Amino acid sequence: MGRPPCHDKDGMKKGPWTPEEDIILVSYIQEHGPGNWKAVPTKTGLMRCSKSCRLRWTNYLRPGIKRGNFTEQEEKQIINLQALLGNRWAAIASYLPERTDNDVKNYWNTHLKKKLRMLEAGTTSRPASHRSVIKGQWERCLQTDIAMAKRALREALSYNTIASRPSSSMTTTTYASSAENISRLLDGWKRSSSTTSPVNTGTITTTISQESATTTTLNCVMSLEAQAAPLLRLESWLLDESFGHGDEENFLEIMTVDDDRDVDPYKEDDEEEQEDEEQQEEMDDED
DNA sequence: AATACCATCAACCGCCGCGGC
DNA sequence: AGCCGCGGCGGTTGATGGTAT
Repeated sequence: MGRPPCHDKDGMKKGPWTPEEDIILVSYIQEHGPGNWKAVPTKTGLMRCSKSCRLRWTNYLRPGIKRGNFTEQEEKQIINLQALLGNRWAAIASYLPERTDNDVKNYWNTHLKKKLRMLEAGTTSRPASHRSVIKGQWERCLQTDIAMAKRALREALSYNTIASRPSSSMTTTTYASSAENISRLLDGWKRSSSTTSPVNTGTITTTISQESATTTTLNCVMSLEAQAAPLLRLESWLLDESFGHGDEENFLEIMTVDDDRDVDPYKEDDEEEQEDEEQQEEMDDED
């Protein structure tokens, strides 16, 4: 037997969240910021486990979440990214800032999987090159790292921009009656505080440490980008609407064109393969 | 109108990685 | 080095609403 589930603890409630619970959670996060989820149930009195609180916040209450139908552009992005990254929903969702990983995963499972299956049934499926799949793994990991570093940088930079603005007044006395409106209510709070800073303190210490983090992140991004020019081309290609699902050859072309640096660990294999092919051709000619 | 079936999505569960001790 | 707890992730479940019969 493994560790018992967190909801097995005495009195822990499970199931759908009520608007009242949402308000309690949002109020707490307004005051303390997201994070330290372990403390949330005890500090708020919510009969929910820390995991449940975090999930509710990240998937539903967090400001900036877009709900409702996915656009065609988003759909294509998900399909392309899923083809490249596999079921790494968090990584895929990082390309769709307004969508949560849970949303992307649900949308994939309920809509896209079915859609693709129908499409595949309707067309003669081209067998994917095994080599290109393996080859893609290294690029996937590196690209995900770059995306995450970029996001971190953007967040750090936006924090600095936000911090320099005069803070707007927070509305803490009025709450929406429905859970759906709560995240909208938080917009004002979001603008006046940081996503990375626990509270809207605005202290010099906080600002300095944020700037330091920004510099570190920037260095990290520059270093990664220097190694991964092909992946940046990949990013623009991914976002290109003209791209069709399963274009492994296009992917490989983009990864190799105009790139003199040997950053591809699989390059040697390719060269060996090419040599083998040339030798084979020579032998054929001799025959 | 009643029932069965299907689709959707919020929430749960278990596992894993990481950091602190 | 090993253990423990926390946070994050992906797979899965189950409640609910919609549609077909």
